[in-house]
Amino acid sequence: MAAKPESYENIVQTASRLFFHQGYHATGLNQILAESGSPKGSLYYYFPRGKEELALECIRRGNEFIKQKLKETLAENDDPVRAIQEFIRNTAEEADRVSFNGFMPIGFWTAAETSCISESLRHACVNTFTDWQHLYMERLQADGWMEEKARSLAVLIISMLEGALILAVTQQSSEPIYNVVDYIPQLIK
Amino acid sequence: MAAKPESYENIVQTASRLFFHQGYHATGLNQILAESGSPKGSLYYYFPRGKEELALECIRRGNEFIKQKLKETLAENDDPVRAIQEFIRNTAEEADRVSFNGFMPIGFWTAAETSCISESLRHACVNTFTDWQHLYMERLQADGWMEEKARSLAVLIISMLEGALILAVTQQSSEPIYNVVDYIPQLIK
DNA sequence: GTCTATAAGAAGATAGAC
DNA sequence: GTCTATCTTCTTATAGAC
Repeated sequence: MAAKPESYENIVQTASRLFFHQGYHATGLNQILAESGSPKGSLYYYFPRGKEELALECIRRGNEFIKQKLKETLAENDDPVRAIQEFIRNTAEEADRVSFNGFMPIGFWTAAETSCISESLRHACVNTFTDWQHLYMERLQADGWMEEKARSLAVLIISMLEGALILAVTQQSSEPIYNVVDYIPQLIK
Repeated sequence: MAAKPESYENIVQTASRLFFHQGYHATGLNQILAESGSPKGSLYYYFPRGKEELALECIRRGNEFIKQKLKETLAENDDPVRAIQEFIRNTAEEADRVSFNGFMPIGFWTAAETSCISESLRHACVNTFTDWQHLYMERLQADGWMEEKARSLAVLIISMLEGALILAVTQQSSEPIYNVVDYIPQLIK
């Protein structure tokens, strides 16, 4: 795959930041173009089918980014409990670092928002959650957990983190995220 | 307080259903008026400050509705574990009943979506979460849990349920919600 | 490939008749 | 109090110059 031009990168990165922060519908193409400094023609040159195609690429990118982070963190630690705690703690630190105001490489509540609008966006979000689930499952199974138990733990961890992110963004405090960290040992044992 | 006219009720109920299902930004006033069968003049007569004022009333109503349900369910059961499980199970059943497609008296991901747009909407959502938290806390403290432990458990339960709702709506399956039910006993002990 | 100008429609909001 | 017609602005999307 050839390297994409700079304007392509600018558009995708700006769009990702805005979509994942404000939501899909709250983000207009004009805002994306204004903040990325790109003209409208470029967007429709790279994404002929418009906003939805751009959002699909943002979801795909966001998913790859998180998968990479999650994979690394889960591999770095011998103890799966500590590994998972580490990932969630990193998420909280990132949220604080950007003051809940930048690209939060985490929240796919875009998922819920777009799921009743577009089937293709919904499907992309389902794939994202499934990918994360498999990473948690692999790590837990490698530590001796049975497949079905690993699956339900993985789903629970993702639920807790996504829900805590909602609370965190709403309350403008990372406390709910750290609260999840505290309960991981009690769940995975 | 005098009883509100029928058109007022129609508007608020239709708006609630659409806001909580599709999201704030994805729901246009025209859609609300078309589906409620009301003219635009009525909306601005009852809500002179427009969409945001209407959304505030919907959040207030939704909060009252959930608080009532939660209070009842928590009071009905001697065992707090079973009481909380019952409430979450009811939520899953309601989601299935409306096929993730009607008024889901639960998800305040509107919270995250609107928090970066309007301070007054964000504040209303914070109040909502705080109210729920206090109901869980009271029930847990009545059963002998210390205040701080009850608080963190309450925040965790809300996080789990909200996150599970995101997964459920995205995957169009209530399984993530029932998954939360399974882990309540392990957490509250 | 890059950029501008503009179209076509929907958004939220308002004025004013009845 | 109820309803309609209209305004402005912003949305996504396109056409076409360079």
